[in-house]
Amino acid sequence: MASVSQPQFRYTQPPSKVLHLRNLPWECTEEELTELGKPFGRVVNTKCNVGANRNQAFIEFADLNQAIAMISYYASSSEPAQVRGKTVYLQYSNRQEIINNKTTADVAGNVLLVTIDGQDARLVSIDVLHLGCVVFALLFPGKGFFCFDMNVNGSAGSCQGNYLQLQLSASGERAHVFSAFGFVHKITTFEKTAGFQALVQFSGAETATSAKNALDGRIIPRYLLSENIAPCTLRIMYSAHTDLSVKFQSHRSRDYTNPYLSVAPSAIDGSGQFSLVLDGKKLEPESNVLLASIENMQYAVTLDVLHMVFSAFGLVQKIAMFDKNGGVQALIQYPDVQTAVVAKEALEGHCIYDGGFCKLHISYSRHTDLSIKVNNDRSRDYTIPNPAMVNQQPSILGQQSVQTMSPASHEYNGTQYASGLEQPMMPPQPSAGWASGVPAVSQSIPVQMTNHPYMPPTSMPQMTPGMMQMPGHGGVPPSGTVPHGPNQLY
DNA sequence: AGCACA
Repeated sequence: MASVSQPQFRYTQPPSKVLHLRNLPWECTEEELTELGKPFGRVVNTKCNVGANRNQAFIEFADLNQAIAMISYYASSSEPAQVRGKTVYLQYSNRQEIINNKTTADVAGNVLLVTIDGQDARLVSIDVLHLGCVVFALLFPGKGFFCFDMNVNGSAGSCQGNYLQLQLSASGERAHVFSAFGFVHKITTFEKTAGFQALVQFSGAETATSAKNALDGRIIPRYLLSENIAPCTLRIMYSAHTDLSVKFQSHRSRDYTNPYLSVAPSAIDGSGQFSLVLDGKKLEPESNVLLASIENMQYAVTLDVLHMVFSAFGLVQKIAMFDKNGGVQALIQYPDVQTAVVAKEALEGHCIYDGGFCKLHISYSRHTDLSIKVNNDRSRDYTIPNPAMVNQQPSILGQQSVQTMSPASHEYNGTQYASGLEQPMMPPQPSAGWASGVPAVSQSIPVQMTNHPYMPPTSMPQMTPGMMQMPGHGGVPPSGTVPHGPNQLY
């Protein structure tokens, strides 16, 4: 009796011209499904990203015999069916046709619906979401290409339902304005019965799509989160919204297009100062110059190390190091406030070296333009090309590199990014610390500080070929006097 | 790794 009732998992399904596929990579496209079925017949419809983990799919053939041919072939083949190198499992679907209900989630728009999974999802601040969206929108605008493994954590049964719904708006059509905060226009967060949610708005569908492709399935980098927050995974879909209504700047909602929007009473601190209190942190007056103090400096932090670390967020124009209160401090100048904000948010409280060494404390300086009298081991003006470096560069090479810099590619910098984008089977290495959703990866999220997540276009004219060879740009960490290179923050 | 459309 008991052995008879196993309706779902029979080995033999009744034949159907619709095939059910599982164990697919979540990046699988409908085109890949069509290619997979094409040798056996005419594929008339496909559906991918099916199921809670979006790793299932359907293929519908024109004729039942074609579906049978495919099942039969792989039943006896020594080579399993594969998509992107991953074995996929085939069976007849228990339905006779694919029903494609194109919902808003399938239609590209300027607004994304982002889900954050994780026990502490509701502790993710709006600033982190903003920063993450901004960084990735800028990193790979128009590049929707990543090969990351499907997020496999959080089954339906174990998920507590902490959802975050983000609305993102992208500004692909204003590609020349690559201000760090030009992409994300608005964010609203809210809680529903299911959990914490938010909406993030981009200015256009292109940038929203870039952000979606870049962020979907990723773990929020640890360096963006406060300590002791459990890993949070993003899932992103398109929203039907096109424009958010943000009434106040607050810890729940932001309108980045309107910095003069009144601040919600709940976000104003007692002194009446024009300072937001967000996520328990006071926002100081922002500046393009950061003041970094280094705590517990067990290892020498050199100018080059600082340059490398801070270059991860944009062009560093000038650095000045000095001693104060028995410790080392440094002023780091970026071309614009936005880049400094991103760098500060990402780096504050983190250590350059493992073991709590060289912990960074960052505040905004009142300086806006540092006066570097002399280039030495404690201060440098990177906007002045180093003559020696320039001489090492044949001028022809410099011209080539300028010519190959297409309009579409000048929003990021660094050869590691460029080459990575050209390789379809790029390993699941988070370029800026955004790990794939695979739990094993989340244990250690490398932050490739030698890279440049964001290179403001305003700085591009100052990028000379010689500067590309400057310390910190070449990606070679200082020699091993430390347990781990500074290209990984802790 | 086991059947979609919130």
